[in-house]
Amino acid sequence: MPRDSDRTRANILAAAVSEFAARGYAGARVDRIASRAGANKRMIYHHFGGKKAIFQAALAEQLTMGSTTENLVRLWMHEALERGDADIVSLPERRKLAAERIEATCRAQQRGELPACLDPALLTMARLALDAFPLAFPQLVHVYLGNRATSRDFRKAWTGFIADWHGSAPRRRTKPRLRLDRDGIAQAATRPREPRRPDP
Amino acid sequence: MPRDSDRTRANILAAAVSEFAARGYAGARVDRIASRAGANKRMIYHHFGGKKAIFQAALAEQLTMGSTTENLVRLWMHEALERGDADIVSLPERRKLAAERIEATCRAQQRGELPACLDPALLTMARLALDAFPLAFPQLVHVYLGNRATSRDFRKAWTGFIADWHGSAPRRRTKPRLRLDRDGIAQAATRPREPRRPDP
DNA sequence: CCGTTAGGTAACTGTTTAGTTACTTTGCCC
DNA sequence: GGGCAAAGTAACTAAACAGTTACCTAACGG
Repeated sequence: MPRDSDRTRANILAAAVSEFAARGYAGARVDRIASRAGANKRMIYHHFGGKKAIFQAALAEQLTMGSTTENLVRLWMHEALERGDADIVSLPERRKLAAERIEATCRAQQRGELPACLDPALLTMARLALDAFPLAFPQLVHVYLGNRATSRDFRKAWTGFIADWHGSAPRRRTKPRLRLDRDGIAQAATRPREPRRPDP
Repeated sequence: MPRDSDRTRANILAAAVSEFAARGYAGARVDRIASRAGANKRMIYHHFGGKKAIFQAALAEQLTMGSTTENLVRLWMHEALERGDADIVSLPERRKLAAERIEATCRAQQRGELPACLDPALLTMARLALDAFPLAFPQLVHVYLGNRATSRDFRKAWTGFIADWHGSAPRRRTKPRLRLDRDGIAQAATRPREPRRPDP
């Protein structure tokens, strides 16, 4: 068993991600992270400095990921519950990712696949809300759908529903206006008008 | 200060609701619930039996509430994170509430206010997802919208967006089919056909 | 007015947990 | 190969916490 600082660090981080995703900050145990990582607790303090710091590192590592997985949604939930909307971890990277998705929505609107009359940023967020909802609140799916909530059937019905909802909207081929400001934040038409700036 | 068992109990329950909503099960402190309630810790064990039991009671008290408040959404999140979709608290009451809402959606579809071609149960859940999203994930609203996320402006834009989205869908006046099964669960058309049963 | 019951209090206990200390082992450069 | 810094270990500490014990006091029925 050769010593490898980087690997130990990576093991600890991975263990922290699953521990925090599973139990949240307050529920997570530093000892458990250590044993999951096959490392000693002392190493966590050596590499990261403390429970708070490793929580932050675990968030930063996962929150910029692309796909909406259950682990990611759970971390979002813990983030929201424990940190609210202040002091957001990895904000620049996440904004960039969001801007890319909004642009993708925009292109889909231009292709007529999504209703062009809607604000692309809000529309992207709405799709995210619909995607994340069953992962975030499985118990509500059970409450609303009963035995229809069996994962396979439901997943199919839900994606079908989302597609139908989009599909049922009119498809004007108007080119939606989308501007990105300095921070890469989409500035779209629902906002109160501002003096026009030339698009970049 | 006259003694009043019911009032003390109610105080404890209210304090527990806000403590658990604020910090979750693992983060909540029994001592803090007691002092928030102006009561002694011993009384919590007297009236409820333990931390788990009072968490359950707090969930049961709030989860059947009508409106989608921030406190309620936070409790949903803690519920999902800590209990998943197994062993759902107050299931019958919550099913009843859900069924009422689905029926309301159904009536709105009949009035042509919502697209009739969509499964009413899924549509109701989708509206819930959109309503709850900004309360559940305020940090994502910030990531996606930047300074457009200031609460007042956003709230207006978001409700407007939801209305537009619905409004943009076609309004066939087809009567949607809705059946409730024994458990009060909506059985609607997206489900694979079953041999027809007479409606109750 | 007295005794019993239920509401209420404070101090305590055993355990869990974040964080530390003192120590050993490994790799590596000279 | 020896010395040194970094990697790793185990045992410890101080604080926090859920749950308990032993005790007190207001109300109420007789």
